[in-house]
Amino acid sequence: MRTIKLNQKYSVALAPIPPFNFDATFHKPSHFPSSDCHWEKDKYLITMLWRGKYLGLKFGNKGTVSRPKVKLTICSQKLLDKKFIKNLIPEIEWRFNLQDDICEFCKRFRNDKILGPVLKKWKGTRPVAANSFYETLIIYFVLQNAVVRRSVQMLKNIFNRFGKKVKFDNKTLSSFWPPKTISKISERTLRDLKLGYRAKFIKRVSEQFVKGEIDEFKMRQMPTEELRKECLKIYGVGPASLQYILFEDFYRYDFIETIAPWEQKILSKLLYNKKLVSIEKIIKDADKRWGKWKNLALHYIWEDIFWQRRHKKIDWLEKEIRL
DNA sequence: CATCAGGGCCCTG
DNA sequence: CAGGGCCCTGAT
Repeated sequence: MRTIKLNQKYSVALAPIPPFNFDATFHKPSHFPSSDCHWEKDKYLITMLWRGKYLGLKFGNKGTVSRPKVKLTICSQKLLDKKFIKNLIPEIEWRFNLQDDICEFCKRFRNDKILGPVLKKWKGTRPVAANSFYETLIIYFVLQNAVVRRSVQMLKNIFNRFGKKVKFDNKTLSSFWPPKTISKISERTLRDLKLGYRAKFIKRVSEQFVKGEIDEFKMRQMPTEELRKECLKIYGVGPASLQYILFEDFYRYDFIETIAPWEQKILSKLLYNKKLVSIEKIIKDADKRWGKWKNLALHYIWEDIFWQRRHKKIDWLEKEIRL
């Protein structure tokens, strides 16, 4: 496969609403690694397919948590016109949740017994919908009923078959494909990529996007309950995927209807130092403590333990992560 | 070696 | 609303 070289560059300074934690916003240590992005301290790269153009985004940290500044470099094959860029920037700001104001959250729980210490480290962190809704759905599908290695394998297989390789900032990364590519592929072919029963989901969803039946821009504006119903209509999306979608793609910080089994075990340990606390209790307690911020609060606690895992071995945690 | 649940979801009855 | 089937893999 030919690598697309993205040699044209356009740079712009972005100003996230403080507080803003660069590294913990762009990089989520709990996520499995994906070849479409790359993170190192103060720097983040990701590929993007926008209006038919293959792009490489490079973000550099040029500020602090309280005075954030981000340098964005958009890399492309050909020179981009003004209109294209003018359209693209707000989309990037949405995807990386730069204009969200979480000041109240960070202030209100400064002295919270559980959140306080975590906020000290990670204040200014937000969830990010780094990929388009279509792309995120693909990721959630490969997460279903699979251990990490298998999810990674499935994603790699589809990237290799349908994605392109793009090179920018001296790195070669994978890029997603337009939905049209897969809508025309037979389910058999997809199954050969070891996608299993998910092949049907991926095909159906690709077709829906091609027909314009799913409009993520409209969905962003919907009240949560309407959005919830809209998501559940999507073939292959049930309660588990919905949970991720509403938080990570649409930033609904108070939405918790379910907790995945392995997450339940980890949260039981972290919040109660117990083996298994019922999902209902975890949700109820989180609601009482953090109210409309409850899911964001859990996100902080969750990612914090995975940051810790990077430099020290946590035996009980290793057992719960199904590699 | 076989059997089975699982970081779900769909479909049927 | 309950339960079977599905791609696979690791646990028993």
